[in-house]
Amino acid sequence: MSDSGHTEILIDISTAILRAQDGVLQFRALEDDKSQAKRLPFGPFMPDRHRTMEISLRQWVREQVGVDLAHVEQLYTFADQGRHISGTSEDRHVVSVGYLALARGEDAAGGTWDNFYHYFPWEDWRHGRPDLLDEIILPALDKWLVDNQAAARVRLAFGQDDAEWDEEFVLERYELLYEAGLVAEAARDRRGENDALEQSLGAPMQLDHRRILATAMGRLRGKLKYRPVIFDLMPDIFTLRALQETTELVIGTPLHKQNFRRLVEKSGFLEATGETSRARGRPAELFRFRHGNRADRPLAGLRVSGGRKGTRRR
Amino acid sequence: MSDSGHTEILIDISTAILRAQDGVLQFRALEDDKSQAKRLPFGPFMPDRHRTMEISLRQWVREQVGVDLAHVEQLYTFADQGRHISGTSEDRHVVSVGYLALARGEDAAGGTWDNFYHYFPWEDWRHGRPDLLDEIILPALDKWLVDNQAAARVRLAFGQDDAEWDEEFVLERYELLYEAGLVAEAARDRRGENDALEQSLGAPMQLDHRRILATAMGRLRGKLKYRPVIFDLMPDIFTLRALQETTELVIGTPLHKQNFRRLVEKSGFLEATGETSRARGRPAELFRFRHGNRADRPLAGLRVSGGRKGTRRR
DNA sequence: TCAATTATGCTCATTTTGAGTATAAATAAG
DNA sequence: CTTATTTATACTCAAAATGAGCATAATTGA
Repeated sequence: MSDSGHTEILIDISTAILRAQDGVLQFRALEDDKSQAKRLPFGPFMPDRHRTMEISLRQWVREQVGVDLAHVEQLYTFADQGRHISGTSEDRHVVSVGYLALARGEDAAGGTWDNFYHYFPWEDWRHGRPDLLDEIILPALDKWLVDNQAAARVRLAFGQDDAEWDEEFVLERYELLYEAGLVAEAARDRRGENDALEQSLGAPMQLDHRRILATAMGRLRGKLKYRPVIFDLMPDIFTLRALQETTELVIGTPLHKQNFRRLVEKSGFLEATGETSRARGRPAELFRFRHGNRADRPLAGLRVSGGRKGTRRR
Repeated sequence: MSDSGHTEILIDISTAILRAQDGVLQFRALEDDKSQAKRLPFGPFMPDRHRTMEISLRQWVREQVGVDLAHVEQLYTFADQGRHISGTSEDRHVVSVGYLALARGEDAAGGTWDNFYHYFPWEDWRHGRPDLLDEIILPALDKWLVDNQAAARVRLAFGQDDAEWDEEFVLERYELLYEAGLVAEAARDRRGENDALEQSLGAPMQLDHRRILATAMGRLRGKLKYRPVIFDLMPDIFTLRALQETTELVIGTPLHKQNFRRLVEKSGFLEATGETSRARGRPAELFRFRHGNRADRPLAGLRVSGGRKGTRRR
């Protein structure tokens, strides 16, 4: 059963490397001469050379990208025909394993880092609901709606009617926009029909890399709520304000400052350094992440939320 | 970069197929003549024949296992050398993609179904904390503890000191037992040293299949809390009691009946059929899952919990 | 008819959460 | 050197969610 019907396959590892830098959520992007669209960094998995994929990944990221990674997490193995593979190889099948990796802003110098929200503008609610949604996306989706099933998916993913916007549904939203032909990748994949896109939403990427990015963000936004991964985007020492800004950067919505403080202090993940930071107003206490090694409390994680009645204040 | 260093690889799909039947949480197990240890059902991924892995999976599960799957979810791609691959192939590298699949008790006839908790007895807290933990596991782990790091991992995974038992840490616990040489697979993998295991915890499986199973359960226990996957283990029509029992089966802890009812009713996932079931006591109302298709409320999911002060009553 | 059994309804104290108001400690401007 | 501005932190309060339990209803089996 096992050795019979096998087809030989190549494995690529594609990684969404995220960092928070100067109030911008960035990911590492590679330029490709052939195409103006960018792509995620990737490397081959060589089982002869590396014992595990994660080791393999960390090594070539260090070598080729020059970044030391904090949290690394496998996302998904994409093996779909057509959509993912196109353009990479002809006779052989390439399967790509997607990874999410977090880097601290500091140590990640040089190279091209792109703004995540430039590729997913509808995901940024930090300054209120994006106009893009009501002006372009929802009308276009409404015109597209093929059946009831699709209508329900749109309602859920985009939080219409009584459903709420769930910031974790990044992939679901991207998939819908793809299916509705509203992102450039869709037109590219089914060449011929519907060539000229009236309006392409967000910057396109090569292959299915924007999908991997969407998967990564959905996963990260979800994980934030129950594991302390946010600290892997922070420097060693930081203020609560900085922590909050990074969290908002990731989940894409504003948070209530006092409640965030309460939440995060109660969680027991923080350790005061005794120092304070000097900036504009009153100096803020500096904290450090209390590492799980000697953590004496459960890994409960941050639970963040949008607000009881859609307020938008700080 | 991409086409240079590649190594050719075979891909297997191994699947933990779970169902709840007669108050037992079961998974599909295959017997292998050579070894007395069982394994998970698996099939090759053939990119020429199937467009996606999930399609491939569903098809061979239907053909070979005779089960129609409800929820299917990719878990992890295991590519580690040594531990996972051993025994399957010599010259070629085999990567196995693990999947979690849920089947409804009804339609899954025939075949071998094994009790999950037979393989993970320490995970079953439905009738209180298992004695096994304090009598065997924790003392053995204590003796093993190699460093502080390991001590912290044990404390967290097994909920010692002020940490609480987190039912989601199934994989973490299994990994620790493996590293401490307390499961038969550990002795098998590093042949020679430590041959005779004083006491093997739970039934062993072939290759790394018990690890895949642990990954599957951890994922399922986690997912339960924010997505309505539990209904994929239920028949079309069921009582609240049945729903609660299945939930307890999965998370491995008892739940407060009245509060469970309140939670589940508030969630909006249920639709009363108007019928009632007749059994021993007062007849129970029969419900049906209100499918997401026309769902008008957000997918909030069931949030279950153990209890404020470790009570154990019903 | 009563005991046992299960389902369901309801209460109540506690905790968590959303949303503020109030106060403190700094810098920049006049 | 006093005041406005800015940011941090403390505290309050109402609403909602949660853990625990008591009370009652509707069955079957003795």
